Amino acid sequence: MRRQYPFHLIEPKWQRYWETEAVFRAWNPGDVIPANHPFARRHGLSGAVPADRLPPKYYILDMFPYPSGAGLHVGHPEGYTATDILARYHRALGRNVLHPMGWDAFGLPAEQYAIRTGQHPRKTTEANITVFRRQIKSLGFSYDWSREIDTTDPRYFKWTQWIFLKLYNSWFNPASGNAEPIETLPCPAENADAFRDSKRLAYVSHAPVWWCEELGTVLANEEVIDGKSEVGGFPVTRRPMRQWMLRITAYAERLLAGLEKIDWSESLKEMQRNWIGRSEGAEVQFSLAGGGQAITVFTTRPDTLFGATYMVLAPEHALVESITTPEQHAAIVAYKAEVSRKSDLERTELAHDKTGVFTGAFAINPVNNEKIPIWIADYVLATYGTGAIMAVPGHDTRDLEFARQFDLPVRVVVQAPAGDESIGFLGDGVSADSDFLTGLPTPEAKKKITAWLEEKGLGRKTVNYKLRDWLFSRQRYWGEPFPIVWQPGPDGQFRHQPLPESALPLQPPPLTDFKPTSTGEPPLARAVEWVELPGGARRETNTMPQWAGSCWYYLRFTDARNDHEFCGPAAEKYWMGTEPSGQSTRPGVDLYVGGTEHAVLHLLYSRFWHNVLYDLGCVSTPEPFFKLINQGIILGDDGQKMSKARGNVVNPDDILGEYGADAFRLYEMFMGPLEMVKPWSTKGVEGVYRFLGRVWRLFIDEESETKFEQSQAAGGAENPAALADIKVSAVIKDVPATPAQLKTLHACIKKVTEDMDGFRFNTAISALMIFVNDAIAWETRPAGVMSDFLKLLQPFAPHLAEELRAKISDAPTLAWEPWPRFDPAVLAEDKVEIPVQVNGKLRDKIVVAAGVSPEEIQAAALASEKVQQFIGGNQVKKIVVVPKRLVNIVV
RNA sequence: GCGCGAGUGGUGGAAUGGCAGACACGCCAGACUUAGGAUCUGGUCCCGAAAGGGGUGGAGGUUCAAGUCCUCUCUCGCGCACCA
Repeated sequence: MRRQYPFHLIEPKWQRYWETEAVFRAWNPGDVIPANHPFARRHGLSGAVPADRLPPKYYILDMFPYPSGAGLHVGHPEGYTATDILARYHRALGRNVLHPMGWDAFGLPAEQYAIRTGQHPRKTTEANITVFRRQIKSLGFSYDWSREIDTTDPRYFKWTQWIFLKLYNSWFNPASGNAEPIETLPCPAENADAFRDSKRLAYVSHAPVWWCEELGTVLANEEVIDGKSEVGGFPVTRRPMRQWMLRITAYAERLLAGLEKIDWSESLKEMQRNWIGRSEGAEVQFSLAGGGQAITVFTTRPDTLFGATYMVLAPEHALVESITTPEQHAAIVAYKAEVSRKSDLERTELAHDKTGVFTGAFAINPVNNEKIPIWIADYVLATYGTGAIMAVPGHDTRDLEFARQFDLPVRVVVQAPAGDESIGFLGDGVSADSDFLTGLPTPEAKKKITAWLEEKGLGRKTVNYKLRDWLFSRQRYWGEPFPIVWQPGPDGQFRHQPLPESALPLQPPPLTDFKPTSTGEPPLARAVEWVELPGGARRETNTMPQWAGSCWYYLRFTDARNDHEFCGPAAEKYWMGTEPSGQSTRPGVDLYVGGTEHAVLHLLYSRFWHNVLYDLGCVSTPEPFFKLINQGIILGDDGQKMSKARGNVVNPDDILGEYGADAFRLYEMFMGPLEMVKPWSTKGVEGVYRFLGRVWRLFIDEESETKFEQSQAAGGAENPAALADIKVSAVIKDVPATPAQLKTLHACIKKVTEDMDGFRFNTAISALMIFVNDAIAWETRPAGVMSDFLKLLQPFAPHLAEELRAKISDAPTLAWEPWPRFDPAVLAEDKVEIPVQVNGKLRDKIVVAAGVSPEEIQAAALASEKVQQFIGGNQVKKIVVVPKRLVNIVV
């Protein structure tokens, strides 16, 4: 296809200019700002400027990518374009904009590639970053590249390790509800060390964890989906291992409460709430019929206690062994073996048929002293609540299924509202057959029974969470090593000890074989010289998970080159705190854009770390991300998810080569609302590309362009300098605009500005198109109007806007020029057209002077012949006049 | 099963409760052209020659007025899912 305009010369030209002039550099308080920087000229500031004299900040952040070997995907630039448009818009509004980019580069694919090829992950990672950087730069985003970060850079992960030490050296004080330095923890005289270790926010656990054989590592709960690894979809099994955990459960309440203060979509907040999974209920103790240790259950429906007809323990429950009777012993052992053989996947897939075995033991229901049988069944999870339940088959679907399977008694103890079937009724009703609860509505019954249990010492009100502590270690090479050594004690036991801050960064050892060892130890164990320290101490050989680096990268961006601190307090306060000028009420990152895939992983982990850092006085706000938008994914042109197998993957490089970056950016925004899932259409790219061609022709003298093209074709090699030979069209003149032209311009300013504030980029672009469709018919195009149009176009199609602006003006760059202001007076119409309806149906349109009274509008409407025709002989019952809007005549 | 979100032309999508279909794709016709996969002009929800009528997944309701608000229902997408 014939090129609409020489984007292939224009785009690299401006990208080079922006880069060499550091046009998009964001200035920290105290930075020395050169007087010739466009920021300095715009704001009349230069030299070292303190925070209170800098303009209001705007921190707009993308979720930084994992630089995979596949290169950039069309999904990446969707969010990046949206943030870039807003970054440019806010610069034009006069804000100091922080808009950074970096690489979340620790990760499994690089390591697996290394295992297959022997290529060091550092090398593949660097190669991938190079590709990503080139691709992202070719889109003309206004990032401040001086703040580029890479999570695998020792200058970066030094501080990831430093934050780990902060966690390690802290405990959560339930009294204050805050993390505090471990020194403040009151310890018993004996076993003080062990006590402290049991309270740290980073601690060692020996519990069963998800192990993925195929990946050769353990995974966090959040990384396991339907019994398979989130990465690769490999089966996982449960196995007890020594692992590092982070005490995120201590923050469950704070993480829930914090959601109320931030501007995220309701669905995203809901996902986090579901993951945290708070439920209020009661713990109830059931004593054993034959004596022995009582069994505690958790229930959200203590009001149904009279309906408990049996009890179920998880097969893994600690008491199973001791309560099982000799007769049942063999069956129990067999069942436990069967359950442990099943992967989690099988357990969920076979969820329909309930299985279980009677232990032979009985418990006493504390409210009525009934003997109820104790079973074990895998529908009760060891990891939730107390791992034991009281079964109320009358009012719980699962218990009912189980009771029917094994012919256990079912008792109705909640009367459903009239009409509903009572057996299996799950909602709130009125207690029945429940002694002192009978007749009480469910909420009251809950209160009464809980109080009764507390009084008798048989139970208490509790809150349970689905959220588990965060499994924080991985058996990988390509991750941050833990700044921990294991020291042998006098008893021969090894004890963990933190490295001093001065020992950071702790670099991973050089290796050539990245597989786990034959004994199942992590790959780092292969580096014997690195692991074994003088005096018999050994380094921790696990590494941190990929999430570690992304938990705090937004903080590093505020002060990315600081060698002394993870980020300087002044920078952190300026960019993340409430502004000193008081002009922003948005704590943290003003706007964060990224995909939903991180809804419960990165976004929950980050909030957790940030809360801890806040408690420890390292950051000035408790929540990191004030506003968050999830961009919708882009499907293939067949409406299916893009995948290599379907062959519907669109490569951004191809689109860029054929239509240019501006067209690509514009198309991604024109497709539809940012949050929506939408299919790709290369035809659609052609549409916006044609639009950019029309913009070009709005400004350019055709004859000079034809000559330019001929010389380019003749000259063989294409010469960017020749762009100067393209002349401005003669119809662009330095003349005052007509009222109609001003109206077109201001309608465009109004719409684009409003849409920017509402993140409606698709309709903003259509407003730009409307301007162009109109302006193309103008015989004279006033330079001032055309220049303002370019300022509106600049955030969307910056290269073309800069090039055209440079042709009609001497100003060096558009990037820092003030956003055009909309003047309502210009748009004021002296006449308005008003639709007239009869009985809600459009019948005519009348034109009246603006500002006339409703009575006059009504008279004009009734004067219409067409309207009279539809009224006919009927009596007019009512006339609704909405000034400037519409008239409705009811007959 | 539970929780979110969405259903509007052939397509992507527009519409503070106030003219449904902006803008664009596609298609049709025309102009300019040696040519057109360039550009420009006009047309394009459905039925109807027109007048007019119908129309935002479906059924009700509120209102002078409903794509928009309420109730029920269907379909699709996403998330969670034996969480007691």
